[in-house]
Amino acid sequence: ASYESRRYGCRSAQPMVQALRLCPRAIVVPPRPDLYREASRAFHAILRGSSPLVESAGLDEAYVDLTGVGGGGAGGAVERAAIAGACDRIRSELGLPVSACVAGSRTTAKVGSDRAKPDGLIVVEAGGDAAFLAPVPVRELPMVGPRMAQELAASGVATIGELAALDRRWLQVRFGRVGAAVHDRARGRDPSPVRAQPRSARSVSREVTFGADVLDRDTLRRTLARHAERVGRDLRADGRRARTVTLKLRWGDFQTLTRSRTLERPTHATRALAAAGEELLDGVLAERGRRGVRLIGLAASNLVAEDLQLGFDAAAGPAARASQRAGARAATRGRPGAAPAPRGAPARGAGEEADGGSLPGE
DNA sequence: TCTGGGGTCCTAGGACCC
DNA sequence: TCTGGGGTCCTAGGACCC
Repeated sequence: ASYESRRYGCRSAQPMVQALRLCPRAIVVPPRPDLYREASRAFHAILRGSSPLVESAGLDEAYVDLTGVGGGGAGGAVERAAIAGACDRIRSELGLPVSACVAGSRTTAKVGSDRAKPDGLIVVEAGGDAAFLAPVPVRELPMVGPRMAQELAASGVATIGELAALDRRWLQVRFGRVGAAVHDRARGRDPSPVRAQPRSARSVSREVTFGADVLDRDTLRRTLARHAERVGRDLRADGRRARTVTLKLRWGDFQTLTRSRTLERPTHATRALAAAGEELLDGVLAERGRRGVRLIGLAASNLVAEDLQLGFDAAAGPAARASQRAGARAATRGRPGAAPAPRGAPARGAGEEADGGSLPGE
């Protein structure tokens, strides 16, 4: 939604009917994903001109690590010049508005660039992150969504500064790990590094919302089969196989549920994905009866790389995996006479879990 | 905000194993 | 046989992000 249309209440993710009701004179432009991808490539390329350390955060957003670029000069003048130059190129070469923020942490940079919209540049002086964030409403801090903002408001916390002043343990008890993470970020501390190398996907999925609630089982099956085909194609193109298949359903009343199954052996075959999905669907329909379905989705997760999964053919199934684990443990202990670990043993986790289950980038 | 589609990560309980 | 602790995996759901 353009900034002009937003004045009438149009937003992203809004059904077209509703947008046109709010703004009848709006100009409707058909989406052109190829064009966006091309512009995105050019956008990232320009940023890489200011620093090699560029992390993409989607088609139209990126973090640039400028550490070392400025040489610690006063007021961030060199950093400002580097980013201002990149922004000018984006405007002149791509014809796109762009907003940016130079700051000491990526969280502050994110908050600042949102505040610089639609076409501005904000520079936060070195060491000034916490002071810059303090007056900003908590909802503008990444990781604070509608739910957390509401709970914080109930405790009288409206700004990021007030969040920063809270007791860390209280936040942790109330919100778990996210509580501690937002506390750090509210104070201008953000341990997550800028990663130039994108991590490989953890899951691949397709879903569709029907125009009208669907009761017909065949329609659901066919839709699921189409999802399976696309998910399978993506997996094969990526050289990966999935161990877990998840079905997602949303009923007419918007209530949403998921059902998942972990397969004996990982697959990227359309048929296997579809079969697992159908089985899950049959299970839900048997248990819940006939209800209108508004959305149906299929996801593949627990992904293993193609070249690492060969061993699974010889050693599939829970029992075999357990003995694999035992074998691997024995091998690690170096017990004399212990069976060598099967070839497939390192498959799970090798490369997949390299940076653990921590918060993004921590 | 009557609500798309594609993702990520966390949590919590239960099963199972040592 | 009973009890307990710790670890991992699986499943379901939820918050959040672009």
